[in-house]
Amino acid sequence: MELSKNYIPTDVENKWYAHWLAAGYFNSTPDHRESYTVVMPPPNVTGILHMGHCLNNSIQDILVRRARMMGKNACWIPGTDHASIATEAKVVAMLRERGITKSSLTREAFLAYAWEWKEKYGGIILQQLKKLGCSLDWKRTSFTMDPDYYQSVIAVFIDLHQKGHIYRGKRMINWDVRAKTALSDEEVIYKEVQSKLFYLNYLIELPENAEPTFITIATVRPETILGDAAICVHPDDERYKHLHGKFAFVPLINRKIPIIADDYVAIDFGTGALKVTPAHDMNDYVLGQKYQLDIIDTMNDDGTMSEASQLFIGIDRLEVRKQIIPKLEAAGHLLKIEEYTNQVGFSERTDAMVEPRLSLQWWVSMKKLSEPALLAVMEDEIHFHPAKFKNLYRHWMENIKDWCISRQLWWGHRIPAYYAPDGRFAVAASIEEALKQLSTPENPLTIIDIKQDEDCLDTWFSSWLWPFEVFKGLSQPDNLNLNYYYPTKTLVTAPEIIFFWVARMIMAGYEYQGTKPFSDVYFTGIVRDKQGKKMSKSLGNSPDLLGLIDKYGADAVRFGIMISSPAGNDLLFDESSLEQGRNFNNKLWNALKLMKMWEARTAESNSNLDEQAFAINWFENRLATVQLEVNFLMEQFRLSEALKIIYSLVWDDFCSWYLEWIKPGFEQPIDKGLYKKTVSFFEQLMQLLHPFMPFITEEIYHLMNEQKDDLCVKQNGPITKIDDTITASGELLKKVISALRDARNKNQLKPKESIDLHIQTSQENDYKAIEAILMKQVNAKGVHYTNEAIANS
RNA sequence: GGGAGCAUAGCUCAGCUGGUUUAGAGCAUCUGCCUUACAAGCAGAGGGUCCGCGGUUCGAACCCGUGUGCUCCCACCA
Repeated sequence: MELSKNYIPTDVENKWYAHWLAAGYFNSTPDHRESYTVVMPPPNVTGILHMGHCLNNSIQDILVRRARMMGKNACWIPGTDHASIATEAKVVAMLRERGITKSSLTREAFLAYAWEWKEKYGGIILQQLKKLGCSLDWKRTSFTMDPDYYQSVIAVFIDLHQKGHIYRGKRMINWDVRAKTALSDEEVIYKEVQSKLFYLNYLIELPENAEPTFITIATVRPETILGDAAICVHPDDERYKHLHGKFAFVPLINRKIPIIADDYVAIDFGTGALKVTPAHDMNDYVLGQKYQLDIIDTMNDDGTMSEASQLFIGIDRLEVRKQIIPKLEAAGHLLKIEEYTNQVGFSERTDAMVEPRLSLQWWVSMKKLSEPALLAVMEDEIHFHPAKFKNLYRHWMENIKDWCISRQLWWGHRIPAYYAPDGRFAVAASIEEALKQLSTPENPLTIIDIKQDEDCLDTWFSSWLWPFEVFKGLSQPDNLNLNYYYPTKTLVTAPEIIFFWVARMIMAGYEYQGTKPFSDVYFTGIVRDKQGKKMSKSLGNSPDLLGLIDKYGADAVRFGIMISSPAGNDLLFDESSLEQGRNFNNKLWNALKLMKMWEARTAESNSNLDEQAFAINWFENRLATVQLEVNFLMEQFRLSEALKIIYSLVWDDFCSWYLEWIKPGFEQPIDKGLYKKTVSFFEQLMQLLHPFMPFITEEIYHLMNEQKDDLCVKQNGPITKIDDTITASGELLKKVISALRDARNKNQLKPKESIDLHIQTSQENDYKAIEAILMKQVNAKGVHYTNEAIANS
């Protein structure tokens, strides 16, 4: 059989992935073995494969394949997340292109479009993962809105409500006026913007006939004055002491508001006087609660001014900000305008300027739930890798805030709350049940009278159940799969979602299964480009991953991304590392070609048996040493380092040194025993490398020898005991051999003459290896070495 | 404003408990080679104030203090 000059990955990869699927290697069923379960962080159904997924899933595949080769029952679960906000935004955009507005549709009609969209585009990313070689158990593919999953989410809501952890409350939230939805704090991005600070005069209420006097406040949001409920000054501020308890008038609408004193106000900022707008500012709301101020909500859910604002009704608040200034100026209220740089929140999803807004939302009280989850990590029941994230986690968990779980969206799990016409509500699994709770003999109701809450649940309120719900942990409690595969072993995810997701999964695990959801969490870095910028679609610096796989091969992509990916550190992606991966593929390919040449001419015996025994012994030890090191590194999730030493073992020790050493003279036969031994080394190398580069290793493994089993599921044999007399690394031997070659090239080396070689080594045992080289290369009679590490022949 | 982390070759990083390290690797660079597995290769070379300063120690890239620079997380001042 003729082997191509260079390794060509595409066909090989397609062939083997199809073969593995057909053989069912990735499917798992509970048995007597130890399980190794990994649940894939479900990508958004809308997603396509990018570098982050590639890194993340390569790591998981490496862990899973390795576990499988160690004889464990490996189970890796794929799936997707319905991603309510992101998906709904895409569907709305798709409808807009067709000239349909969401508001013109009924909820049912909109959801029909959304499902249609999901069936068509959702899950593209799962197909792309196959290209990467991911050994996922496809039969177990889950979706956070599968019927059973959906019911479990609803059941959790009802359960937490019954336990008193879920409550309904008017709270200040971040409001996205474009998506008309509440955002969690984490979904708000603060940006520095150039704003204007307006100084406005408020008339103070004085006895009749007195000279009018004013108090000046500073604001960047002049439109909110229409919702002012008070003016606040610092109690110790001498300038305003005479005004405590007095009243002032809101400009333009002349509403009378009190002047209050509270030490929240900074004396040295602006004028030292603060206008208090409880409905539209987080801190003002707190002040409002404290002093029982009126709450005047001047904004509609789309960002336009409401009836309560009295003026500018129906106009967008940003437009009002412009329009109100001339009016204030005309009325003599504008003192001055200053340029001002401040931080303003924007919606992560729609980039709309976020408005703090008072709203009736559903909340989860987190204090109780977080306690076992904090302990689990602090007491190393769950291990974080790298451990530095423990501190971050503790800090957040100790200061945890309640979780706003309602979203004003249709795509998602609809909140199971039902309202009676009089405003009473019931939380129930069905409208019939709600009716039972709400209907009383004094107040009989029918189904038509009650209405379900229009809102959906936060996406994370479903994905926090992921590790057990993929095994139907709640919908079919105590089932065989759950009991066998749960708790899962390792979660691989990005540190960005440690609070969104990781912390909450831990809470849900303890709350609903009584155990941790996983034993180890491996945090990957963030993928950045060469300049260190985070890769993202919006920046346009994310390379086309499928294109890269086509160009270099999946193995090379996996190699490239893993070799530059130290645990917990960000990864600076550079295409040159993919080239390195491709070159490595080719090196392996050429080693195979060499073996194939030898295979054609093996012979029974050879005179240099001692030397061969030494070479074999030496490489056996190198191999075993590296195998042990790899075990050690993998246990600590130092995958990048493990790959590096395997790379070096293959290239430097096996190819550059061992193969050169045993290489027979030109067109000479190779000893049969030596050849067999070498094949076995090569196979072991393929096995060691397989989790990292599954395709080429499988291909070589089969081309080298007729194999009954596939490498993909071949179990690692026990590591042979290391003979501690020979440990010299290929690097050292290379130095020796190159010194010899150098001497020979310069014709310095002649029989019976001596040469000085200055080789330094820390291992006395290395001298034995050096001695052997010298015996072979120069037929030295013996080697003399001293403590000063000078070898003489 | 509160917290965490980082700083070692041009780049990305190892260097674990202070001592065999005259500080290493990969990539990049330069030089010479198309030598019968491999130019996607081989052989070699150059490249460092281990961020600055001070301290502990027989001995510091490593421990302590301090300064500087960078990154991230949290909060966010009208």
